[in-house]
Amino acid sequence: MPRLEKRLLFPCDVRSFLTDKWRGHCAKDEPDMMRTHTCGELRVQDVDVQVTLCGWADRVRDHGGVLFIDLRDTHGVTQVVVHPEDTPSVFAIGETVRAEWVLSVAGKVAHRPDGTVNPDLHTGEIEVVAAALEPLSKADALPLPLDDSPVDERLRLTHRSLDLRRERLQQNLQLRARIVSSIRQAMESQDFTEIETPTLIRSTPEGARDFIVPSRLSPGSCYALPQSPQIYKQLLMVGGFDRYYQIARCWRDEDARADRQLEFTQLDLEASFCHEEDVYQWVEKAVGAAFEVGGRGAHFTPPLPRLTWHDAIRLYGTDKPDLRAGAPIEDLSSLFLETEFQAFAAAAHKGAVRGWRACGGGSRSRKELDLLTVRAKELGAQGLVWMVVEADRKLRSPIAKFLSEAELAGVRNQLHGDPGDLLLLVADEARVCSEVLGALRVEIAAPRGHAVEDGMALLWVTEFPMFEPGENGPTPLHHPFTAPHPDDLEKMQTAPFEVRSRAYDLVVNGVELGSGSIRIHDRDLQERVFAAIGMPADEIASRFGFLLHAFRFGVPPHGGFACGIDRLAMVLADEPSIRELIAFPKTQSGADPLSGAPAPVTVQQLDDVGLLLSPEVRAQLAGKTAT
RNA sequence: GGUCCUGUAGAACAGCCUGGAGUGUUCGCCGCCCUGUCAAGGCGGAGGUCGCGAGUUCAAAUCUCGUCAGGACCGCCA
Repeated sequence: MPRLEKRLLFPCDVRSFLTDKWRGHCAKDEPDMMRTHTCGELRVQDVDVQVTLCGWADRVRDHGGVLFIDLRDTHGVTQVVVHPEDTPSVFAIGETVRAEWVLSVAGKVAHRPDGTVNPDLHTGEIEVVAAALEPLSKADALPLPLDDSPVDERLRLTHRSLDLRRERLQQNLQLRARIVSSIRQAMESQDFTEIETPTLIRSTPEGARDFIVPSRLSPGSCYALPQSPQIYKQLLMVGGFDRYYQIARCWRDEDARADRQLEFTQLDLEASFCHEEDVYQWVEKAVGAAFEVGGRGAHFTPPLPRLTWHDAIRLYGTDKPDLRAGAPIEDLSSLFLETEFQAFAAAAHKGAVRGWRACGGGSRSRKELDLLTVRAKELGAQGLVWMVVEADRKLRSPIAKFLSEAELAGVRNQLHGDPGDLLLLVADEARVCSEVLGALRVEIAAPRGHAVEDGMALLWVTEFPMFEPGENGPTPLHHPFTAPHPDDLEKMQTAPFEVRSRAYDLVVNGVELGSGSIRIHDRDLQERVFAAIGMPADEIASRFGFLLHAFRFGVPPHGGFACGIDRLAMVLADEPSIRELIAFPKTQSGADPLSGAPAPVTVQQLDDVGLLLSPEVRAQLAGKTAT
């Protein structure tokens, strides 16, 4: 099977890095080969070679006396030229060719005449003089353009196979493939073992809504699709595989966003006998490899900076700060303990006064500044104070007259305000101050995104709180198997919201790339966590019994991480949505316009699994089909 | 569940605020011409349920209400 062997030798993206290896190895003498070359590889040294190319008619330029067809495949574009005087029958066929017909072209590679070289094309120095031309498949007029012009997203998804031909998705999906490949290599090189886990699992309601799959063999019972391989990877640790990883598909039945789909892909990993530092290193190696193939290796300099969750909230007002968006937030409370300005004095004692400097933001008009105040109120602040640093370093502000010279100077100095800067102050509860200023910080920086064009700001956010307030008391912020910080154990019952956990997030440019934690391997500690969240024994048993059962027979200390592949690829491709990195994504409402999913199933299918639609749903469905 | 934006020819838009005949732009499509283009060029032509449904009005793409779809965000996303 010589052809199979070749495919294994040269399995991937010829255009990016295998062109030279491919050239010369490809057996042009094989009589049954459909093509001798791709549309992206012919060069000057191939002149006079007889070739056969296959591809789509990217553009046809008919000059009457000479005809050009740009033949395109995933590897590139090659110009085919047809001369009516030399090959009248070929020209007759060529004149009928329309955009996106699939063609087979045989001919000889030739230098382009002087002055007609196209430097924008890798193959721009040559052309193929057609001696034979066969349409393999014709095409209707296209419902959407294939250039880079904007197209309605619904239309793109409806005709996704055409959309996929566009340069943007060709590049993005090639990039994604290289990212995944590099991650696999990085994980293998660190002795991680790739192991698959099931996708039909028991529903363990926790966090997001589960997708459920009714069972035919157990009518009335359902599987769930995993929100992550969490429990199984911990079982693998108990099972003695001390370094596991997987490129895992996960499902969460929640509303979609630009960076969230119903189904998504994670690099999932777990390891035994490790601390946080080990996990950081492994993940940094994998993500670093992805940055390398994404052409952003220069922006990835491990070890990545760390910020505790507490500091992230205080300095940036969010647990996923964008370090590119300018200065951190400063606490100004101590300046205003004795101030005459009552709004600040009260906040300084009961809450906080905090400020942020928008570098060069002082050129805003009064109207724009007022809009910022409106926005701050939308975000939950009681108000917003703005100050513009004038050329003489004086502060222009509606409340300047209420503050002393010393207080104004203190604000300017602590925020490092220079002439032309805009200073924003919020007086409120400390958390509100930081959240509002943090949101404004990102929004103000966003329009100037070009200033940070190629910037990539990665960091670890560490020491997340163990619990957050929930409807029924403390709720795990991460999941109930996350280990608490050893210094905070005694607060577990007395002050649960002050307990730090050993959970960590990886953040890049304000996007949460992934999260993980060191897990609990001690049964007593696990019981104390369940007690803290008030989960009764029977519920623990029904939800997590099979994990806890396994934990009775020797559990290695372990921890892990999961990193969103779609988001990682989105950031590296500099795209605004993960839909641009997924071949067949779904809409915001979870529909696939291409296939029509989700769709009703037949009564027979429902009957097989023992389900019956409610009268309301049946009426709705009947109404839909009637209209 | 909520807030906001969008929906006009095959595509992308303008027109809407201030109601007056489906008006316009660019691309594509079809035909003819054209020997070196590469976003080819020139001339001509076809193509419309203004998302859908009500309402107001002598008159609705335009105003009002509802509804559907797509998108951004909030809620949600351990």
